[in-house]
Amino acid sequence: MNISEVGGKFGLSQDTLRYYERVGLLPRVNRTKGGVRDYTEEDCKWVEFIKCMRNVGLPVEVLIEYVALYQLGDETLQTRKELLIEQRKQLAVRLEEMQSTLERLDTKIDRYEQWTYAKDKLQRRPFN
Amino acid sequence: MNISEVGGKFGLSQDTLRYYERVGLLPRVNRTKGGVRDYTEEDCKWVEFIKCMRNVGLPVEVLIEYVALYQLGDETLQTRKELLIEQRKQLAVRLEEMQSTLERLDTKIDRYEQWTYAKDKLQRRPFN
DNA sequence: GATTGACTTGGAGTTAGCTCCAGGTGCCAT
DNA sequence: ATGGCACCTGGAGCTAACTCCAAGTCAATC
Repeated sequence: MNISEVGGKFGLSQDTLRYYERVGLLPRVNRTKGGVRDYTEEDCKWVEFIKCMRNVGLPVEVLIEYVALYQLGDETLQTRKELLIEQRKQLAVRLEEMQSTLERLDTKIDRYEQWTYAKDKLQRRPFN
Repeated sequence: MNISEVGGKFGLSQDTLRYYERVGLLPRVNRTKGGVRDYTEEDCKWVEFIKCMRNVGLPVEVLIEYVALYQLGDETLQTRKELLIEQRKQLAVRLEEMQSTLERLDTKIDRYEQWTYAKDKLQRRPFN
């Protein structure tokens, strides 16, 4: 698979894929004799994984470290696990924040619903 | 309340508060005769609201628009409501992404748990 | 064998969102 | 009234994460 196919498949630009590889966010992809990237199945799995993690905000820096550890082999299993646990923890925190903010927005929207509904009745306009 | 008190209360730097006000992310705060910001209760509510929304990733640009609409008065109730609904929608999407990614991480961590557990038994190391 | 188009690289540029700084002012305590 | 401190403003600088660009190469087609 070449870079445009992979980009198309995962919704990433070629520039982004090259950038990811350059900074070590993806393990180095093999080239054809001509120097063109030739993504294997495993490369694609990495791309998908990285995309997924970036999507929910894991920092590039952290993912670079994860990839680097991976490339060091089994010695780093424990460290990688801890890294993932830490990121999972932070993700859970953000998730909860988002959940409660979502509810807050719902409440707020509800109030808007009422105000716009009773708009012509000269309702007092509370905060926001 | 002055800027350092508000900053302390909500965990925002003075620079950030000034920046927020400068770009219109907060309604203009009144000054004392000396020119020093004097936050009212309502100002504080705005600060808290904005902080909360920024925390879950609503773009500054969008919040600026919301504040601007608010300042235009009741004419914009409908528009503001729609803005909130749109942001709520996007938040819900991200929330779901995060939820499934969290589960994915849990699965992955589980597998790490097993590998590190059975590490000395020369287990094969699968992808990641 | 010349042209075309997709790829390559290294490096510069961009965007969002702050964060820092210099130079200035007001207020309070000495 | 003078020193020190917290505040002010406008503007420059910074970080993360891309995104764009120029100049070059290769492979396939005319």
